Amino acid sequence: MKELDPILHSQLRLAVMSILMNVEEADFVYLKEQTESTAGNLSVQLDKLSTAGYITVTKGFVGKKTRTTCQVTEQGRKAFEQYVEALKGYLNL
Amino acid sequence: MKELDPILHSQLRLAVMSILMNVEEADFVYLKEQTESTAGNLSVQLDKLSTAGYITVTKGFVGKKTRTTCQVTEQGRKAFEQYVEALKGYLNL
DNA sequence: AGTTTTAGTTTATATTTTAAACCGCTTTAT
DNA sequence: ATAAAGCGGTTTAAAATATAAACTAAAACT
Repeated sequence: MKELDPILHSQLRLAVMSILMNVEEADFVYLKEQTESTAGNLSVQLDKLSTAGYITVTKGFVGKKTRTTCQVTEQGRKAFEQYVEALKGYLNL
Repeated sequence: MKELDPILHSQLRLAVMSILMNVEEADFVYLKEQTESTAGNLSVQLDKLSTAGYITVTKGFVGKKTRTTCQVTEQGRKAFEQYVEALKGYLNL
């Protein structure tokens, strides 16, 4: 049994990665809505994904409002795919 | 995005359930070997699965030695299957 | 008899998760 | 112009989890 990447084995971080895998970028507000998470929790988990090098977080502006957008990195994409493979060993798929 | 059953969303507990889904029963020592976990961690996690009603834990003897065997319950089987379905939504399978 | 091993449990510590409080800025209402 | 309310987050602190270390009790070996 392969070990499951602990950075990805978290409901919220996995949900974020799952979304980012299918879209070229997504902002904080969108991720918050889609994942139905609190802002605090999301903020912390984005940090972890970012620190792990799985996503990049960019802060910009739209008019006067701040906008935080996230993208999955190549490393993150790879890690996600490996996680899925590892998980299959547990789910009997 | 469905929520992932927190009792199952734990590497060790998921590994245990995964094994028990494919076998009618397994003992403590076997689970420990297969999952490569420490006895302490396994003991705690079996307790949680048992408290959740996902497995039954039976203490018996083989000759003079104690033997702790585990079986998945119908409830556990169901929960596992639902967990797998929920997870598919995250993995894009 | 004494030591080691086996089969676990309990307790303590480290890590993670989560929510609550907070901060800076903008918009709206007074 | 000033106060109050909202938006987009971050920081903090509390609760839950995971893990390892220490311990217990019985069996097996020397």
